[in-house]
Amino acid sequence: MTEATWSVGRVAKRCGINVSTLHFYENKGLIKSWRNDGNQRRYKPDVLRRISVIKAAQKMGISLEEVKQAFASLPDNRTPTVEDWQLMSQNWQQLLDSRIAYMLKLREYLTGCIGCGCLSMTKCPLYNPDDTLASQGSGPVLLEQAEQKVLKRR
Amino acid sequence: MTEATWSVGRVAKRCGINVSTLHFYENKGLIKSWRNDGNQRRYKPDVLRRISVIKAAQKMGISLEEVKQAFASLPDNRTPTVEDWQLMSQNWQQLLDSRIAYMLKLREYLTGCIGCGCLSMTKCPLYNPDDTLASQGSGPVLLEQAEQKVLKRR
DNA sequence: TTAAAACCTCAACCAAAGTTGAGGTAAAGT
DNA sequence: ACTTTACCTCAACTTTGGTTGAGGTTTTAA
Repeated sequence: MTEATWSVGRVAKRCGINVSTLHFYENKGLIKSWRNDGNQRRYKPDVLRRISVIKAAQKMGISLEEVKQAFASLPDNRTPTVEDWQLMSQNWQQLLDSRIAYMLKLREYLTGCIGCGCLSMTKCPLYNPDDTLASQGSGPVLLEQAEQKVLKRR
Repeated sequence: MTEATWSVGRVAKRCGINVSTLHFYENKGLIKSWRNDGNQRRYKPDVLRRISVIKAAQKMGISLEEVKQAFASLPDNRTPTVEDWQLMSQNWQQLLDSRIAYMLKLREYLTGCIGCGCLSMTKCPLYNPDDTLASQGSGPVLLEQAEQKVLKRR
């Protein structure tokens, strides 16, 4: 059922992306192919997993550059095993956890602050019109600090 | 403490953004200013809240265009009240909830699929090398569908 | 065997969200 | 008064993640 080699068109269709995107990814060093006699790209089936991972990573807000770095930990000469992928994805699980935690924090702020009467509150992380904190670089910047704390690993 | 009018430089410093960003936002219609006698921008203090909201929105993955549309619901002729902001932020709370739910789903996939042995599973939404589902346009596309379901409001 | 579909390269283009720089004016500090 | 800092406009540039098109070759299907 699963064939040994794939053409660009088949991969593209299968993954729901454009052929041009495959060219683009190859150019960026995210996927690899070899050529047949007529100079057309051929892929090993594991390219499908790579693309799936790229797409999942993008949904987490991970850039292609970061994906590339993560891919660098995969073996070069052999098809990655389950363990290889597992190892690679562990960082991302943590990142995702942080992202989720951050979103929850943001939700709290959104519920409690944007629509609240806190225009006079000095502690509101979304809006603090009192200049006493601003001089220390606080004000709306607090949220940024929270993000940096949470996403430090990146 | 809170002054009645603000200059670009003060707003920028206070919000931790560049002056050029303020110009940019004004150009996009996200904030407004008037000019003094020397053609310099002056802001009402509520510009701070606007910028805070823009920044919070961006952290949720909301584009400036979408922020602009949301701002369109705010009153034009008077400074927005607490209720105005509350109303505006309600949609975003739902969006954020969806985003969080989606992230949790993604985490589940990440834990269960990327690093699993599911290369032969037909139900894996991240990677399904068996062509039976692919012919129906499923495979890695499933994740997209999940996203669309979850984010339909956008 | 011939037409259509798929593929190739390379360069140019797109959108979002800004940033940078040039050339000049206004305001503030000493 | 003068010098530094802040401000102005406008155009061009940057990055990310691709897409589009021109001009030409290869594969596939009838």
